[in-house]
Amino acid sequence: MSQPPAPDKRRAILDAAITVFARQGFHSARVSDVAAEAGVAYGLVYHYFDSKDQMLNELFSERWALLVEASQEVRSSDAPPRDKLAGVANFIIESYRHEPELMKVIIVEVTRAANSFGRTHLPEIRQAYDLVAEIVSDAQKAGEFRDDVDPNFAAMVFYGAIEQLLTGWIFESIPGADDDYERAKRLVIETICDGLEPRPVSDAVAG
Amino acid sequence: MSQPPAPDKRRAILDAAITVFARQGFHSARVSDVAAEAGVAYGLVYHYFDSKDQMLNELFSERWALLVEASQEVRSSDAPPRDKLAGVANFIIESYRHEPELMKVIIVEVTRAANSFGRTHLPEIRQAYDLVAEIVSDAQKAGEFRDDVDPNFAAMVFYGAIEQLLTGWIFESIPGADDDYERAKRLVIETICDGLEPRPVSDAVAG
DNA sequence: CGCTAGATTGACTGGTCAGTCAGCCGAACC
DNA sequence: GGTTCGGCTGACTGACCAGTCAATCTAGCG
Repeated sequence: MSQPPAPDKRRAILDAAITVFARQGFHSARVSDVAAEAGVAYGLVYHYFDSKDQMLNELFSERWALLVEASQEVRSSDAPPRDKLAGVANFIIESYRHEPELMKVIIVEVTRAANSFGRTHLPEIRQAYDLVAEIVSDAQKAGEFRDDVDPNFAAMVFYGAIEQLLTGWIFESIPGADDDYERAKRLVIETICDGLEPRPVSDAVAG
Repeated sequence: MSQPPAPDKRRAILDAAITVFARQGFHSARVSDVAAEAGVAYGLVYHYFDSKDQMLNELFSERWALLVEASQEVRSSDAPPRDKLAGVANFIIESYRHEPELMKVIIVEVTRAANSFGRTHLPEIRQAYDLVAEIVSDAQKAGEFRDDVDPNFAAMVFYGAIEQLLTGWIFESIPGADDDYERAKRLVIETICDGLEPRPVSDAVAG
């Protein structure tokens, strides 16, 4: 079944962890479940990892780094700000489409779990938020976005919207057919960007 | 300090639970912590509540019902849709300003905890989302919002944005001075509504 | 006072896992 | 064939904590 060279059980355990954490949630997933899913003895998990937590940490950091990297690239491109934000939204949503289990774990167990793992990874998470804030800030300086909006607040709104959409798909609260993803991308970009673009329109609306 | 009538230890325990859950998070809060915070014997908690979970359930349901009620009132008012959404956003954000600990618990432990308590309370949570979706849908039928956007998606974006803002305040990632709250309200309404309003503007932007 | 019922107490139990560890297996090398 | 060493095994331990329960206290009542 497997060749002599390197069965790479470590990777198998990590993959099993994705499946199990996605299925049962990190908290109610036992280490023995992960071992069973990987077809490996209980103790081997501790040969490769220091703790149950470390597995999740590694899954998260590995993937989140890609997001940060992609965001950095997007930011330093010379596309218009709307397209930059679209690029970030696109990356996140496509990540989910290609690896829904991993993204489920990351969103549900880390990003949205502000009390447990979210705390631990706050600096990394913040890094991604900050990049969006910087994209907004850049656009403001160039006069392409209105400048009476705090970029950090805009970033929160942006990420909050996307995360909620992902959560909706993860728990099947909203339909997730192919064109739903595309429509969702457009919706986020249009709503957020239209609100951020300079407004020649009236200013006195609210009471 | 207290009169003979009814010391209402039950309420004291519930209030203590808010404090403790907000401080330590539900998971790492021990029932003994709640009892100690309430100045009450361990066993008494189980005289008034069936389980640790029940306390959180009760805290959530009690408060969430108010949100649903307020949303219903807003929806059936005859204000313009933008003001309706502003009403809902206002209610949530003011709830946080007045009872930050309780709202922290509700957001962090229930609303964002899609795997644990979020699951249990999904119907209630959904009820609130649906009301926003209906506000959007009503506006679409009246021609006040563009109708090529799924109201459920719009509701997710709306709630996601607000929830993220609250989370930012809860964990002090974004500033929470008095005028920050007001600015945040405006930002959410402006971004979301501008994106939802009928657009005489061009349609061909994306690639 | 004697009795009942509800409030209150806190020591104790039972179940659950994360993490440990003593040792086995097989490949490579002498 | 012996020795070494990393990968690998899984039974076991120790800590933790939700929930139980038998006992005590207090108030009202006849």
